[in-house]
Amino acid sequence: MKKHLSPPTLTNGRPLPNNSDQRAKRERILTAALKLFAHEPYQDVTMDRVAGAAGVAKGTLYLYFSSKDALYLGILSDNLDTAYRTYQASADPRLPLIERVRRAITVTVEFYDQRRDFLQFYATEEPRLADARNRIMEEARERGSNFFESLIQDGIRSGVFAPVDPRLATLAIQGSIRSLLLYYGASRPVAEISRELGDLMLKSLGANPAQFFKPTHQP
Amino acid sequence: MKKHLSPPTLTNGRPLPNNSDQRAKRERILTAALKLFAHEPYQDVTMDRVAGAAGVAKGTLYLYFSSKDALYLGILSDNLDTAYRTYQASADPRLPLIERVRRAITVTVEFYDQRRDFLQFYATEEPRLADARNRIMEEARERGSNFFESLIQDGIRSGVFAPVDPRLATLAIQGSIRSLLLYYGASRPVAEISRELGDLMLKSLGANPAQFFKPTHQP
Amino acid sequence: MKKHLSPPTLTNGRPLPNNSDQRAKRERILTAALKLFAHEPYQDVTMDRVAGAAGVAKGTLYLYFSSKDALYLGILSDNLDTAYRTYQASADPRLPLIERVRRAITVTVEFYDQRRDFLQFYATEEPRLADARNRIMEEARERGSNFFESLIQDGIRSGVFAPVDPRLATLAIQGSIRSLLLYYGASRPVAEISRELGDLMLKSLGANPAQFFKPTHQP
Amino acid sequence: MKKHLSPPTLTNGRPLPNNSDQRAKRERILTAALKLFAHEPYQDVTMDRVAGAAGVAKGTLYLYFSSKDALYLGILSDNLDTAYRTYQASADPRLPLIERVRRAITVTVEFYDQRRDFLQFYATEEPRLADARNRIMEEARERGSNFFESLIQDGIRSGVFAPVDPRLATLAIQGSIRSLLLYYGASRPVAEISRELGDLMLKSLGANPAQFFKPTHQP
DNA sequence: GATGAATGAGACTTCATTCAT
DNA sequence: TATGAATGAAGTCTCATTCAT
Repeated sequence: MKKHLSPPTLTNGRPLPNNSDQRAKRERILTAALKLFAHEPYQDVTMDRVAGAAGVAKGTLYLYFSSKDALYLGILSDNLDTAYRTYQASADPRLPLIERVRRAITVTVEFYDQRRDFLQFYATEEPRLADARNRIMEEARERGSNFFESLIQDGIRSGVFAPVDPRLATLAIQGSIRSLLLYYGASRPVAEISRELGDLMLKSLGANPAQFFKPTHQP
Repeated sequence: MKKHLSPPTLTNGRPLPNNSDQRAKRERILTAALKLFAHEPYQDVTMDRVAGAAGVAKGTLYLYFSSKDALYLGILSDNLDTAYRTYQASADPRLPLIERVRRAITVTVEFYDQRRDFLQFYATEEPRLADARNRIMEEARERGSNFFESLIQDGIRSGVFAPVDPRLATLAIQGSIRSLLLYYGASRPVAEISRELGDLMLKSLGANPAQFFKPTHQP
Repeated sequence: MKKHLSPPTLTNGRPLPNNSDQRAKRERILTAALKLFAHEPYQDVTMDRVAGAAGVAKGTLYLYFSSKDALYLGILSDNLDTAYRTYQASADPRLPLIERVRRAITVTVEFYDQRRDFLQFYATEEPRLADARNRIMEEARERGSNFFESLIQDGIRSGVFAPVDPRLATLAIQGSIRSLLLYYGASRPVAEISRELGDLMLKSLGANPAQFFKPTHQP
Repeated sequence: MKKHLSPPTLTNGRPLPNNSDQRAKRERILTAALKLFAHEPYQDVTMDRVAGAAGVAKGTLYLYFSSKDALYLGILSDNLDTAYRTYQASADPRLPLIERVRRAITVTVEFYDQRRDFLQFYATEEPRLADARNRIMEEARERGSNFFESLIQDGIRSGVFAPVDPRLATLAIQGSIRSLLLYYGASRPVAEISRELGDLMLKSLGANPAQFFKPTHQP
């Protein structure tokens, strides 16, 4: 989507400095593959079908990814990198802690809500993975967890939150987000769900209701 | 035709001829298969290896399960049935609601903690499944959710809990449990984690701390 | 069919002198198997289904036939023996040659018309056969051919038939019978077809029409 | 997308790039498979052996035929098409009817005599076939039968043949041809057999001997 | 003798990967 | 660089046959 904005050089007819051309093709493959992997078991997604969906020949896939596994892995790490950059961009140390936790929740929910395919993809392949995949996932999880965990630790230290186990609270928040995204359905707007989940989680952290009920609803 | 007349002696002399034998063998196969499926992708678990692990010939697998998928499904439904029966057995309507919620959390955590293989198995294959699997999973999820949801609804009605979205709260609880079981690690005993998660969730539900902080956390 | 008439001892409950009991069971298996083999490719007829259709256990089949092939062969030789005995019984050296040829045709047509299952069975497995089957078939074919051939030779010698190649004429007659039985359909009664085929063939043998047109229609 | 723009050079430089290559390979597979199927039961002909005999890898077979059955079917329809085209080419409406019937017999005999493998193949799998095969065979049979049948009908109408049942006569001719080809053996040259069979059949049709006895048998 | 659960060889078919063009 | 025909390893499943009961 945004991809088309960064490499505008793509659309002119010349044999582009192929660096950009290639990047675009790589993206096309990844996107097509993600769409397939998101909704079908790994073994049902054949390289033939990926090639077809991406509009390239089968052999071409191997110019960009050394194997089916590498392609799968490429989807994973690409998207997790994006996720991480999104987190980073959203973090604002100048905001009050409560607000920063709430925002972290919102950003996470929004990120995956806007990437439903990747959400499905990610949600399924969590544990049971080959080594390489596992490393990527663990790392990403740690990065994400650390993000929340340090916020909570800071909150506890500064007395904004009750003295809970920060790791436990983090996992509870992340697990809640996952469940809601996957199973809540469309009966309420995602923004609303996200906000109410924030309320719930902040309450569980013992944050003073007065401190956060108001700011939530008014600018 | 005559068969039914001549061999009634067949079902007599033996302790419980094949019925019991067969049930035991079915279990053996399911257990062996679960152990494999829990830690490897579906496609890496071959029927040969399942047979080997179960100590039967490959053909025998097909006497008990019509296909690899059916075997996979058998694991799923068997264990989910057990899960449901466990829930049912643990429910005690005479207890106060707060206690019942806490107990539901504890029972869930314990159930899966004692069945780590099935936890892995279950945690991985959630979305992205063929129709039959999906139906089983959805159903199980609904049963579990309804269990929590009605407790929370009762709590809200009776004023024990704050007026939260019960479905949202339920998914938060279930998602939290899942995350903790899968990622918390062994740094703290499961019982402890389970109790602290109960505290957190009850707090998020707005339950009066006095009612539950003492029995749990008393310094 | 007639089988139930010869071993009437079968129907009393006692553990019969098993010779008769066994023969009956063997027949039951052969009949059931023929019905299956007649309408499906060899590989689609499983021993399980034969057992089911015959009303015996799979293991029992192996008490009567040493293998699937042996069962198949049993059908073949059993029926071909019957065919041969039928020929023999029908032959009457006192009749005029023309009548004997005509009768041989009629008997052949009737025999297979009354055994449509075996007709299908026999019609399909002719060439492409394993050694054992081939031997049986060749032998039967020779026996049948010789029967016709010697009639024709006699006819030629006695001047009733034109000097044709007897082997060629025989094969033509047999091939014609086969074709008619398999493909003519039910638009005309078999007896009629059989008679008209006789006319045709006798004509081709150069038999004087006057000699045979009359006897056909009147006793 | 771009594919269709960039590689037009692909279809240029080569002599007839894969289209011709592929047709040849398809033929090679069909020929090799026919040779096997002609002399062995379906289940004894493995795809492995077909591949070996055709000099291609097993997977390649499936690029040309979607299944073993489809391969089998391919042999059938390919050859039957050729047979039909051969008939068509041989028909000459300007010849006298007697000559046309004789020629039809000769052409049929020659066609199969020159394709002994296909003769065996075809002769065996007549009835007892799956739906698709059956349809092909029925159709071919009808086409062939119609060919003979209309000749005979014309002959009857014009008084050249006696008033026989044309369908019956046709089946007799076809069945005779089949029998002779399969069982006559090599004791006489095929052309001779074919001619004598023509005499026989024409006589059976009541054709005036004077019209055909001379050119054929004249001492 | 009769049974039918168990066996395991072997078949068909798929599909990731390669490589000549 | 891109293609897609060819490859062949490997998997699921079937089924004739055996044998303990």
